[in-house]
Amino acid sequence: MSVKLTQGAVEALFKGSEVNDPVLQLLNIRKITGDTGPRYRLILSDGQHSLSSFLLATQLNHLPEDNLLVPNCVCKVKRTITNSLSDGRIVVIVLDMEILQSAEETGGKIGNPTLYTVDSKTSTPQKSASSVSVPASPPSAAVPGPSYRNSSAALSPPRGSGRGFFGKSPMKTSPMKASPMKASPMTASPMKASPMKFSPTKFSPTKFSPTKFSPTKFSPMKGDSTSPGSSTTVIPIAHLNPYQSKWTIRARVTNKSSIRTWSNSKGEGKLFSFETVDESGEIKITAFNKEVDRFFSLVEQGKVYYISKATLKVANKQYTTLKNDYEMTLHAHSSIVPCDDSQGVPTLHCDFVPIAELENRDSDTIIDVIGVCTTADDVSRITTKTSREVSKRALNLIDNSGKVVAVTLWGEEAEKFDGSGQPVVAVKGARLSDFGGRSLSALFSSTVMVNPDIPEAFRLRAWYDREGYALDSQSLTETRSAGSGANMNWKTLSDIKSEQMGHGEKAEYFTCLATVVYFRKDNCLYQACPSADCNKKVTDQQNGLYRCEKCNREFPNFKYRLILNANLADFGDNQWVTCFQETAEVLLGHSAETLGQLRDTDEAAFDEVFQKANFTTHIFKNRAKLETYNDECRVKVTVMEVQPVDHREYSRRLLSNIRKLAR
DNA sequence: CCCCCCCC
Repeated sequence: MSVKLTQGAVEALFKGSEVNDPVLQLLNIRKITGDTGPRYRLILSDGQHSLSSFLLATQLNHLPEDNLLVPNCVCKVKRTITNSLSDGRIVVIVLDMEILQSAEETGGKIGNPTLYTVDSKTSTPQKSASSVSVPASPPSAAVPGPSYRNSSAALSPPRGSGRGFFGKSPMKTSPMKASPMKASPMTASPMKASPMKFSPTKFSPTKFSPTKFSPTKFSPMKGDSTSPGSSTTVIPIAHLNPYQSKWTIRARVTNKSSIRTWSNSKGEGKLFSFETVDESGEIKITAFNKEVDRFFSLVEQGKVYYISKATLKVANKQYTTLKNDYEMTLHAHSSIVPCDDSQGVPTLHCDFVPIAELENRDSDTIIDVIGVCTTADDVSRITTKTSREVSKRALNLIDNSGKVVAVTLWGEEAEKFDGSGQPVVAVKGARLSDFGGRSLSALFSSTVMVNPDIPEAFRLRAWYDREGYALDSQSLTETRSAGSGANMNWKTLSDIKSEQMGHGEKAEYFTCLATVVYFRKDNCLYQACPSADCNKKVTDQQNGLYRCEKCNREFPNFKYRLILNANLADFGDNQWVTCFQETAEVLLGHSAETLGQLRDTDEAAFDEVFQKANFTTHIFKNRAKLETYNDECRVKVTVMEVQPVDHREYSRRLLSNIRKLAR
């Protein structure tokens, strides 16, 4: 097998021109011992010319050290930077390469390359095709860019929409009138600014098109330039490397941290960091101490800046999810200048994973998610294992995959989150966890957006308001608290018969949405033993004393207790149920004591209590158990809990029940 | 020069 070398590539690289993934042969490699560790100098050949001015970037040192990069092997050189040293010599640094064919496979030198030579005085490399000359110190923020404020007012849709039924008493009107409300119009701004992280995965730096990275027209200088005549180069973030110092990037701030302080054995100080993105990639930038004072208020989430004269260092992948081998540290001479023209600087790219798909993803992977926030916990404070206090808030997100997932927000993000009106929430860079099955957690590097101005959000909003709200959704996150999907065991009343519920050994618990259509008000109250733990019926001795057989005692008083039989109906069937004290009090809206007094003193008022409670709709949590009574077996249904139903829950159940009936 | 990503 033979490979074809890219003829002419050596000259082109030497001149700093763009060459798309040239294939070159390594003729020789030499280790140089420098003060910052070993470096490798390469002689590469394109079959026509060879050149000894190639220097391997240190992050590729493993290639020769693992004996992969050895003379005669053939490589694809994927990324280079051509530098001229102060003495005029040219160095081509190889930033990324791939070995296509081993030395053995190649079997020797390909072609008859001659050493490429050029008079060094005339061989200044051209600017690379994607580079454009711009002034070194662009003007300061004379014209502010678009404002991206974290305005909390902008986050929430108008009050009063969407949640009208929450926390209110049970519905009294005909449920059919309860139409789903249109919640949260997409008027709100994102929590962080709308322009957001750009994932450079789809971008190959080598295919970077110069036209896309258009020359930047600067607005007139405002005289603050330290060296008006000097020029530097706006380069794509993907081309940044530690071997070149004169550059400017034009990038959007996507994720600005707050100011943090540290104190350890090496000292103490403060810092903040932010992430930036351009069309080619992304990079993290950190400011320490004095630079915090200089840049913290200047750097705003979502805005575009020219950034130059910062230090590049190899990123510690342990601490970053950004797709860049390097990160940037600002120093005393660094420059950050707002750029009014943000054209072409990407605003947002998220690879949203459908919620249902999260089941198939590995834990601890970082994903982007978007969904309608159906419910949000109140914010709470927790103490971490390291005794730090932190705020947290969990949200439930649903998307049109019909699945729900819990997402936890932390700190300030948790505190300022406003879930009113069931907003669309997007989280870029959330970490998938296996807690409760599958759940998500926001990280420091995550971007949380409320009602982001993106098509996905509009689609979800429309989907949810049209049909999603009524979906019989399932959560990937199992929480053991009551009220969450799994232990509800939703049934219709006809299921009680058709599924022979309660016929088994154990009692069966289920939840239904139903309307009271009849109360058996006669004998719903009885006089019970006044002892705290005894509810036994007492006998009126007709002498002012009441006898409890269980306690074997006579009392001068009694307490009223309720055993209320009610007939519940949904559209498919009806069912007699028994409500003891607490559930009957909830249904009737009065205490047993009040009802007892009322019955004894004002029968009309007593009747009215039942009239008012009749035809009310609730969520009933019940227990079904087969009981034998007078040789007759029948299922006895006892109401364990009565809960109010909001319109949304009502619609959801109704739709779910209708679908079930249709099957 | 940081690097905390937490809790059930």
